[in-house]
Amino acid sequence: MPEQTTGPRPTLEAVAARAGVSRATASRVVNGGAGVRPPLVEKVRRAVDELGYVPNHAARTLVTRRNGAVAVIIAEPEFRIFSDPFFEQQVRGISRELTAHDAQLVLLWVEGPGDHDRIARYLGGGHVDGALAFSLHNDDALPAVIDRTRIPVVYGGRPAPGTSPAVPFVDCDNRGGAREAVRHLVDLGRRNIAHISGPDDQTSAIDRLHGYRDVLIDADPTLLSRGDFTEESGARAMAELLDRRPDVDAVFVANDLMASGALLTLRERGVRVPEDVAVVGFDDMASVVRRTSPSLTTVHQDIEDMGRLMVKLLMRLLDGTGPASPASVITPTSLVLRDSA
Amino acid sequence: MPEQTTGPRPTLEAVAARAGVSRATASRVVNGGAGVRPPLVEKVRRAVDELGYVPNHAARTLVTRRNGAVAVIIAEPEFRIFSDPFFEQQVRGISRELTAHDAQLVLLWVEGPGDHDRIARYLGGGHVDGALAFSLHNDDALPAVIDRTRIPVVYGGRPAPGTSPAVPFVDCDNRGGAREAVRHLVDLGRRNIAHISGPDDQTSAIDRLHGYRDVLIDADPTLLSRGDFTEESGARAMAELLDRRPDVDAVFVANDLMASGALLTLRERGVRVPEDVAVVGFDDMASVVRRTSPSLTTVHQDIEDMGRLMVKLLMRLLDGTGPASPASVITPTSLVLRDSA
DNA sequence: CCACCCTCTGAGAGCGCTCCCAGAACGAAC
DNA sequence: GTTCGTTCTGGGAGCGCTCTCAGAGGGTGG
Repeated sequence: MPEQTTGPRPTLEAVAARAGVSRATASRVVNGGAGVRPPLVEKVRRAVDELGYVPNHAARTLVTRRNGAVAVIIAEPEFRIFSDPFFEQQVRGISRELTAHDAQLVLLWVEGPGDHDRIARYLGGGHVDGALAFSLHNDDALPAVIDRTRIPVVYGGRPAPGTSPAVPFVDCDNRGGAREAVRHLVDLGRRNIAHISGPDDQTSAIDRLHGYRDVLIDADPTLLSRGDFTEESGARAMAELLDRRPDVDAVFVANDLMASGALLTLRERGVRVPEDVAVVGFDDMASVVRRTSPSLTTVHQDIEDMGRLMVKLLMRLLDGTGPASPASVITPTSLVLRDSA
Repeated sequence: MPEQTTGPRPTLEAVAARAGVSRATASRVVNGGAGVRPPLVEKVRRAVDELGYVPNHAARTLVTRRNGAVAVIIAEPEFRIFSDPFFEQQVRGISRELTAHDAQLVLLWVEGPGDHDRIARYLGGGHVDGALAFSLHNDDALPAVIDRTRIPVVYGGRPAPGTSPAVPFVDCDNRGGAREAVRHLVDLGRRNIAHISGPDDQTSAIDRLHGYRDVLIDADPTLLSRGDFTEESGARAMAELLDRRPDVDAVFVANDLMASGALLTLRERGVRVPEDVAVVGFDDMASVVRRTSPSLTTVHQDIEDMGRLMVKLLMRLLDGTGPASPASVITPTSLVLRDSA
């Protein structure tokens, strides 16, 4: 039972005194107890309990130069990035893995270029051991700002080509997943397979488009329509597609939200899914997939796991363990067959 | 232009040497420069720039016992709390205000009672100067855990009655807002005003119910129906109400999401809004309010501002400035008239 | 019984900073 | 010119911890 003295917090010195050992031995015990004989370990442990000792983090950081904290940089270029379920899952994965590593999550919310200076100062100030960031728009200046601080960083999502040559990142196999989706439509015997792509300044959208093209090497350009990853844009893109190519019999949509919009348009127009037009999405986002009708066949990716992998990669970077070169991770995707294709 | 030496980061000592002053003077300049003659200030400033000096946070914390970080405790008792737009707004307000105070946001994600120990250790470990938490369910053990760490804390939302007597909190005037909403319905000449309440283990729901009762002191119990703040529960509660009291001519719903559900039910049953039944919600959540038809009359609360106020209150607590006693803040609400009432 | 070796322990030196306090410097007043 | 007062400056201690390194202690083999 910790002594509830209201005084200053006990120091290692106090613990050592109480246990009848030196500060060094007490320190060893507190940090795992390797190389200390069991009876002494026991004595120190008891002293720690009795005193309610908690190590002083600042003092430890001062000498070890490690502060057990990782920054998660959340940029909010336009709207609600935070309330995005995608983001939530990824941050949850990060949080869990960080906890497993006994590290803290420092949230850096970037609202615009005006914050870049502050962020750079913070990252460069040695407050955190490393950073986790997300690749957003290709034209974002943030990656360069982060890069300049020379702090270890891992990205979620493949960064834009312009970014520093080889920053480590974790991304799902967007291209491969897209290929699988399109191949499935081909196997279904569909002939006029369209694609509704995402914004062309996001690598995930680009990669998915590439995957589509990999399979349909000379797909007619009229089978391509672009959205911006929102439900409304998916509905609009589908309408355009239908107007342009009434013979379309399948669509691979770059994300579930747009696929949901496309499904709405198809229903409005009395087009049967999957009989007339088969639809495949991407993401396998529970909240979307559940409520579409028919239920959406889509490409699944384990977002939470990607968050965890980001942390693991960063930790390996920090430990100096593992490959010095920034080995990125591409996680596999899998096609989940439901009713829409 | 900072010297891009790859070596160890420059210390205050180095700055002092370069500026030809003592470490103490350099420190004074770095911390505002009060009581140092202008020419010396200038010299030190230049040295700082030339060396690219950044203060070592750990060393500073070690002596000042202040670490410029605040924990935001996010408990996720059941589902997606994070992707809740309510939460996002509040966290945004917190983040902005924290930035204004040069403080960092450390995110503590609590997934269940199993994390309580870890959280207590972290909060008690002096990693952060204070904490921000949210009052959730009345039966949550977390507040007690936080309280025991004796760390300054401010809650978002009025804590459950069982919580430590007088913890400071920021909440909107749930009761007053509810009163205003109900009075509006009364003024409209409605006679059978029902209420769809939220879960009875959340103080916001309780307070709103109280507000309803304040105005309708002897409302018939058949005019009360309970939901759980979800859209579906609102739809269900409205259906029950309609079955039980076909003569109902107005409903005050405890939040917008449930009001949206209620609106759906009313439309399904061919009940005209507001002609037959007037509906008032609570929260004025942009994402919900926009898409209902008719547009929803509701009680507005400034959520982001509440987040900022939480930080301001905490900072005052930490400064020792302001009232020693935990003065909570109740922010005003306002009725926003739209088409549903 | 002594020499030797291996394991454990403790003394002490910092990590980079703030802040107290003594004293330098300078000006004003007599 | 001397003294006093005020304003600035610098020396130094110490925040709580880790880590190196020398040496204590105990076991084993000759």
